[in-house]
Amino acid sequence: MDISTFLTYLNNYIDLTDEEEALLRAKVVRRTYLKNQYIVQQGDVCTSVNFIISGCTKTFFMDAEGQEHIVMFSIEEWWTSDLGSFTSQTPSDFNVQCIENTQLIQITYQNLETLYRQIPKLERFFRKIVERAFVASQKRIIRNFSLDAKERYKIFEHTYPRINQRVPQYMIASYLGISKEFLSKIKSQLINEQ
Amino acid sequence: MDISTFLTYLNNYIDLTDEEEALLRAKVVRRTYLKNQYIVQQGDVCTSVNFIISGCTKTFFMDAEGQEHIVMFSIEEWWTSDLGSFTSQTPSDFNVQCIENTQLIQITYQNLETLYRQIPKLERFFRKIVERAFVASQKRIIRNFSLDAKERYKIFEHTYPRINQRVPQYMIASYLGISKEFLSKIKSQLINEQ
DNA sequence: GTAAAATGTTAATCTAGTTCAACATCATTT
DNA sequence: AAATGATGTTGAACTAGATTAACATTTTAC
Repeated sequence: MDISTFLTYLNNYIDLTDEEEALLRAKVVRRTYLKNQYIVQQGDVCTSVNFIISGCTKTFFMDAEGQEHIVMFSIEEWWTSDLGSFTSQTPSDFNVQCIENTQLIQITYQNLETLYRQIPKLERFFRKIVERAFVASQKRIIRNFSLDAKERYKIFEHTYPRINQRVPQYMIASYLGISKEFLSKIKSQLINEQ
Repeated sequence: MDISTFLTYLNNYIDLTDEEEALLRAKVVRRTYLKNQYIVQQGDVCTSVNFIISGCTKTFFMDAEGQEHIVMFSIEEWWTSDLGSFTSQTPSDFNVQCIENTQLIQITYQNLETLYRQIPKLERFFRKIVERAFVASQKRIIRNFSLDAKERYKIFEHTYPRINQRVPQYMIASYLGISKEFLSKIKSQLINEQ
């Protein structure tokens, strides 16, 4: 449950020499947040990218009417951040809040820039990670336009069973872009259908 | 109107030596597509990333009912591709079709992999390009959830005036996720409001 | 310059999903 | 074990936007 977990994960994607591992160890920190704590708050500059060792977070946006809109959930072995805020070091549009006690590996903006210079293959690594995230985001847009709420829920349930089990239903409704009452109705329909 | 346009654009982001420019020239090709031609077809593997020198494309998905859903428009100085298909060299989910006669710079998968090795700072360049695209995609998800169709149209009009002028209204409706009839109604409301 | 095709408009009817309100269940704290 | 807060359910009334269909306008091709 320490930085080794993170290095093991990284070594699945890029081969790190011992020196490179040492450089990384020097520039990343492990941090624990409690349930409900914020990693990033809307309006603040997002200072780090965060790799989740254990726990679960939600990334959401609070609209003008005070309504919460969940953009993504993140669990073990995934990255979370407000990337727009982080990359341009400007105030963030999103909040990232822990839904469970959460252990992270954090890399600050300055440290990541240094690491990119010291270990250029990290550029390649993050290029691939962001490509994957972008592709998932595009597919989500399409699903939101071409499928009704029940289909979207069925896909969510099937694609992210681990999230579906851990996260309260009203948050899943927000992620799907529907009201909690309507998700409740969908779930009871799905039960009656079988 | 040739590869120089592309190299000038690239030099805004990363400094290329003469040798690097020569490597690039050797691995990219310029190609012209006519209006209505497809650069990528749903089901085919997307073989290249495409930088638009002139023209306009739409990226869309054809659903089970034969309905077209536009994910993005691309114009001069932007990239277009089915990134999911390209990066994993698997069949694409999307079509990319020219809305106007379009001149592109194309880089094939193999050539881009070679170029990444020859010019590692290209990794950095594409990391940044994809980061930007991902951030825009996330913001779009939020807008689709938190704003009604009229607000979304107003933002579109304001953010992409050059696209709004060039592209038929029924395609903009598809991009916004609404019917063409409803967009027509929205536009007449906006005219009456002033 | 005319026909055909593509694009845009208007209005009536319909529906997926919202909102509100009241209640039910579950979890946590004392 | 009672009380409080968080989560989930149900139903009635409502609305943003879809669908259909008929017509209007603009563009393209011959």
